[in-house]
Amino acid sequence: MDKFSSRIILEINENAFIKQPESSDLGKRIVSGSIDLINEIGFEEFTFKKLAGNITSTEASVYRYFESKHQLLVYLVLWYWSWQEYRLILKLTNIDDPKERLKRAVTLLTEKIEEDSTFSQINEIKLHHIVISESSKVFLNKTVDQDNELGYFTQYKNIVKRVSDIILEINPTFKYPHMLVSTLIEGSHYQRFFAEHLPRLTDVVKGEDAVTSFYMELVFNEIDKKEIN
Amino acid sequence: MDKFSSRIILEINENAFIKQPESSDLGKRIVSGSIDLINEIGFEEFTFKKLAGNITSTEASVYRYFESKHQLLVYLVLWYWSWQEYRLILKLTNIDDPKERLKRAVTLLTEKIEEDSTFSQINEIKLHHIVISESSKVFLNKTVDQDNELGYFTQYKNIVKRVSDIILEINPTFKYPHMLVSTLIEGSHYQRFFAEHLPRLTDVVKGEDAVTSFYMELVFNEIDKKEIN
DNA sequence: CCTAAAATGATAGTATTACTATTATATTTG
DNA sequence: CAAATATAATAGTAATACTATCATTTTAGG
Repeated sequence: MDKFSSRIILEINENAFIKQPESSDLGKRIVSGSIDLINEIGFEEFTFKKLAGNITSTEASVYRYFESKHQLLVYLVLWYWSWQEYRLILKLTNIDDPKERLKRAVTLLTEKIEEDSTFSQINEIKLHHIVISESSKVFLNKTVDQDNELGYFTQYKNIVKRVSDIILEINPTFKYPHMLVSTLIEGSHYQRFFAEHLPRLTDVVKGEDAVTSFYMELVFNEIDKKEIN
Repeated sequence: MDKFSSRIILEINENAFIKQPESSDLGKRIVSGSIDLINEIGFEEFTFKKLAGNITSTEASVYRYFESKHQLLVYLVLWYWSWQEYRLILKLTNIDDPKERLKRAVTLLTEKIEEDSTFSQINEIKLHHIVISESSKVFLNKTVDQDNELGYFTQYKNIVKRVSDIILEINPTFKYPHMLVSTLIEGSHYQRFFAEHLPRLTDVVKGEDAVTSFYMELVFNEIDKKEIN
C-alpha cells in the first residue's frame, strides 16, 4: 500500500499544446495513439493523417490539439521529463546520505524502464523508447533557441540541476557537474540505442545492466578522484 | 614542410552516392554548397531545390549525384569520419606510449576544429558543425539497420575500435572501452551544442576548453581506477 | 429537458517537398 | 568531328504539412 490512490496529472507547459490533451477523450487518444505510432514507424514517417486513421479521428481534429508534429513530440518529451522529475523527487525523499542520493539518481536516469506504471493514458515503456531514439530531434533543430524561450527544456534542466547539486554536495570543488549529468543522461540513451542497432559501439556484459553499471562507475570515479586531490 | 603536396582524395563508400561527387565540378559544388546550406538553415529546412538555386544548377541534376537528402547527409558524415580516421592515424604515427596515444586520440575526438584545412572542396569547420547538430539523425532513424548493412557506419566503428584498443592496452581488464569511446565522441558533440544553445546543461570554465578537459579527465580517471583494483 | 456553445467529423483546398521523367543543349572524349 | 556523356530546362506526381469551411454530435448550464 504505497500508491497514492487519487489520479495525479502532470501539469505540462501550456506552450506545448493548443488544447489540453488531458481534457478530453480525443486528446487522450491522440497522446496514446501517437506514442504507439511513433514507436512503430519512427518520427520521420509519422504523420497526423496516419495517426488520425489509427485512432478513428481526422487530421483536422488532431490539429486542434497540436499545431505540428514537432509540438506533439515536444509535448511527449516534456511529459517524460516531468514524470522523471516527479519520480526522482519521490526516490530521494527521506534519503539523507548524498552518495546514496546520487546512486539513486544515476540509477533512475540510466536504467531501462521495465514496469509499465501507466500514468493515465501513457505507456511509459514505449515513451522511454521514443525518448531514446527521437528526443534529441526536439533540440537538434534550428528552432532550439525559440523553443528554449518557450520553456520546452525546463524540466530537463531542472533534473540536471538537481543531480548536479547532489554532486556538488559530495564534492564542492568539482568543475563539471552539469556536463557529467547531461553526459550520463544522453550517453545512456545512446548506449541503449547502440545495443540494439550498432552493438560494436557499446559493450554488453553478461549478468548486469552494463549501461547503468558503466555510468554509475563513471560518475563515482570522477567525483571521488577529485575529492582526494 | 610537413604537408604532403599531392592532393589526397578520401575514398567514400560507394553506397553513399549515385555518382562520385569528386568526379566533376558540379559534384564538388553540390558537396560544398550543401555544407554551406545545411549549416545555415539546418537539415530539416534543407532541400535539393534550395541547394540547386544556390549553386546555379537544377534539382534534377542534384538527384543524379545523391538519391535523397538522407543519402547526402550520410555522405557528408562518412566523409567526416574518414577524415577523422585519417587524422587519427597520422596523429598516432610513431607514438609508442599508449597513454600518450590515448591522450592524442581524446584530444582529436573532442576538440573544436579551428583551422580550416580545406581538404578539397570541404570546409571542415562547417562540416564539424554539421556533424555536431545533424549527424545523429543519420542513425536515429528507422533505416539504421539497413544503413548499417550498407556500411554507412564503418569508419565510425573503426575509430571507436582503434581507441578502444588503446584503452585495452593500458588496462586489459577494463570492461567498457567501446562505451567509453562512444560516450566521449557523442558527449563532446552534445556539450558543444549545449554550450551554444542550452548552457545550463553544460559547464563553461574560463581559460580552458572545458569539453576536452572534462572528457580527458573522465577517460583517464575511469581507466586508472580500474588499473588499481 | 432544452438550448447554446463547444467539440468533432467530413470534406476540400494550398503550398511545399521529395522525388521521376522527358527532351534539349552543352561538354567531353576517342 | 561524331558519339557519348553530362547538365539544364521543364513538367509532372504523390505525399506532406498544414488551413478553411461547414455540418453534425456532444456537453454544460439554466
